[in-house]
Amino acid sequence: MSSLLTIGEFSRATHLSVKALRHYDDIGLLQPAEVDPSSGYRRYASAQIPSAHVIRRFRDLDMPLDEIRLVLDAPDVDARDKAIVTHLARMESALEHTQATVASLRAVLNGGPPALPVEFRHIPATRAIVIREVVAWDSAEEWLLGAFQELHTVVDPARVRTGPDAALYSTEFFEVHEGELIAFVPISGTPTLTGRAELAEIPESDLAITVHQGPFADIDRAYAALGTYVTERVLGADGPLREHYLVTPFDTADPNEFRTEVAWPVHARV
Amino acid sequence: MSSLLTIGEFSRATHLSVKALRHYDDIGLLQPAEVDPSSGYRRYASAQIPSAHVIRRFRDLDMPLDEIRLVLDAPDVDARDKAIVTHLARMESALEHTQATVASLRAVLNGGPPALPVEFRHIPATRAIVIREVVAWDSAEEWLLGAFQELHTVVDPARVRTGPDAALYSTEFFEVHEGELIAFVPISGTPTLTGRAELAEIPESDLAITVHQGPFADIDRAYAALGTYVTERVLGADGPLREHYLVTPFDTADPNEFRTEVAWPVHARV
DNA sequence: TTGCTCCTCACGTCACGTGAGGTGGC
DNA sequence: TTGCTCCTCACGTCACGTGAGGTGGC
Repeated sequence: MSSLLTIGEFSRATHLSVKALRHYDDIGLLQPAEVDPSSGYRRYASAQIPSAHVIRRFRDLDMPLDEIRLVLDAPDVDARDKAIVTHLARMESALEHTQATVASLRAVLNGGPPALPVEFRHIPATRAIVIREVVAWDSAEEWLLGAFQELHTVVDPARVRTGPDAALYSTEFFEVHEGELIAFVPISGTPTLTGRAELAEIPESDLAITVHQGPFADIDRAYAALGTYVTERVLGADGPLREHYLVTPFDTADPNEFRTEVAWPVHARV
Repeated sequence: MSSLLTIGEFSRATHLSVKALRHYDDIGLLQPAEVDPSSGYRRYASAQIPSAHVIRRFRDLDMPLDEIRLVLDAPDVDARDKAIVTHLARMESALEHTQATVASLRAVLNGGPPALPVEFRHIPATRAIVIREVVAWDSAEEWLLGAFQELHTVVDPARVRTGPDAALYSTEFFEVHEGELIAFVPISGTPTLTGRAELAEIPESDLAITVHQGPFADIDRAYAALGTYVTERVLGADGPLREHYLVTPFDTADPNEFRTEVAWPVHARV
């Protein structure tokens, strides 16, 4: 009996607020060893302090409670460590992302970059092998990498490539941050298809095009230039946006070397 | 007229979702250049794209919208840059904090640390100069540093110190993460007071005490040891918790060298 | 016995996302 | 004219925080 702590004592021993402890009880993440049935008073065992500490550390790292639950419920040490390592890896990439954003922010502030030149181009219908899927905004970069890796295993041995890797982005993808992406490689001939790859014809299109040089985090500059161009000089048309990957992570490890054409559909000039 | 974009086009040009754009309109952060009075259709000017980009970059860095508003509304470049630099500094310290947490997490996982030894001690009433204030959890470390700096300017020239820097933490501080802190330095004699410093007597107290070695981020281990000890061996008593700062940032730049006594009030042993 | 600790609702916060149900424009 | 784009509510999400109003325990 004296080995149980009140919620206040447990709060002091764990540095978790009383409100947070009640919340963790409500959602079943950390339930008191005993609850007085008449008063509802919560009593915690001192043996629960380590679990509380694990929760606190991970919350400090912004791990969602549902994931913390997985760590605490892990059937063995291996499973637990795997969950933790996964989270640490995600944190590291978030860190890299933060650093990249800070860098691009500094660039924006040190005098906005010069406007990108925009050209008009008609692209005829193109035979291609494609992988298409509905993809969420945050996972797009990873999804594209996987898709191109898969397409390369089909295209490259058959030597049928007629242009760089490219992708179509549904307008929905930008507007609700989830929508269809089509990764494609233009080809001639008819290679043997495997996996998710399909044969398709990319429809002809009139496009306003600009070239973005540098990491993908900065590509919104290209979209800005196209949006401005389209609205001020020509008429925007319906249809997916398009990116052509001229220099990619498959070619160089330095993001500053990446070159991407960004294309916005417009009405043909008469 | 043709230089205005629909919300969908603006979304594609800025990579902000339509829902987010409507939200920014609702709260007055980024309002369309024009709204059709009959249909309610929003029309954005291409000149608004740079502002949208600034919003997106900062949201990527988790800057709250209210702060972004300050950046956008800054009366001149200097004020704007100051707001940005402030945020970057905060992000850097958040980064350090993350790295520290990851480190301590790894320590916890590499076999939990050995239990800390706890001793019982009676401390008599102590004359001290104090600074007291209601402080929020997140600003406690900074507040204490400032308070001790101020106390030192009173205590050290007068050569009246009789013990290390110390602090009392109200139970409220732990339970609702905001409460009274009292920073104090035990003294003899009567120095001349300045600023926030007052003379006070710290009441006598029976305490369970343990020593924490290392950065403050890990101090919850000491609280855990005390909480366990108190609940399993003696009776906890009311009253503030207490920390004695034996080796501090004033003494060394290496957090691993910090030594802190943590004290939990208990009933006197009979 | 006082007053401190604990309790349970119910609602608020932040930055949007998720539908429902309906209208406008090419 | 179809259907795509846009509109406005109203409510949900996540991890608690903020009271209100009341009870229990030493």
